[in-house]
Amino acid sequence: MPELPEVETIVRELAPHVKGQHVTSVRIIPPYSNTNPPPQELAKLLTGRSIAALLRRGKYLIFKLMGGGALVVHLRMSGALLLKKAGAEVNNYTRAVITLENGSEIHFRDVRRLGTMCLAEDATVNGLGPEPLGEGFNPQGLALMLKNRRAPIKALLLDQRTLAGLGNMYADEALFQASIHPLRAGGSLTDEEVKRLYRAIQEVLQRGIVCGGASVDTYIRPGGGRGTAQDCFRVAHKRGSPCPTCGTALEWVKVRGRGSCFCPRCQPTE
DNA sequence: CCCGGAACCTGAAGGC
DNA sequence: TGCCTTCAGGTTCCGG
Repeated sequence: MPELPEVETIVRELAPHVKGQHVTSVRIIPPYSNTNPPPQELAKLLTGRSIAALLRRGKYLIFKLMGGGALVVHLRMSGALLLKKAGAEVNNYTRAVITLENGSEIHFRDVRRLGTMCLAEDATVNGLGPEPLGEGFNPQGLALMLKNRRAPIKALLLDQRTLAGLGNMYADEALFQASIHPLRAGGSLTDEEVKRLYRAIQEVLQRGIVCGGASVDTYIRPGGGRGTAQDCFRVAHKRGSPCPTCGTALEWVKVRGRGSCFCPRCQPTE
């Protein structure tokens, strides 16, 4: 699933090919319609515009347009952006094709059709917490977000208002690295634990970016390459495997509807 | 405001 | 072989 490292990888790989490019045509393929404005209108409004820059905010991709406005894309669970040559074939899961004047096409592929494409007045996304790798994120701020919260720490980490970009895989990895049980109440973390968690979040995300993201399920890089972050995962998607630290079998619990893997010995509930 | 569960959506995998 | 259920998870909506 595309989380911050996957989206960052897409932005870095795609940006040089789209920056400054004119959009010559936009094709949105039914039954995909998860757009705002509706597909035909979006296609019409985007055609003829030029892309000033490609940016990331949390898990959102932002195609900033010259003259104002932006195309904001969220890949949700199964979305991918692929860089293709003009005239490249589409498949059953291609939802949109954006053709550029340099002969490239951006193919938006999304098996589950939950991804979104929106034209916005400006390039900011509202309601998101700080960037985990940005200046605005520090241990004090994280502590403040967790203070007096009774919800499980895992649920708070997945809430994009707390922090923008963490998803299920990297949240599990960060909690393991910080030796914190996913069901611990957010407000119960000590200052020391919050500091450990802060460092762990940054490290797992940086590692993920270096690896080009994690190619589990449908994630694939724009050029067709795979990410390798899954090879570095210590607990994510590893239910039943031995803990890399102590060898205890990793356990699995559902937190807010999300499967969470953890080591019962290294991540005690108290 | 805070919290948890359902819904959205499709394909893979497992049970019978 | 084939039907049915469960699982996967980012975000939004809704109810307590």
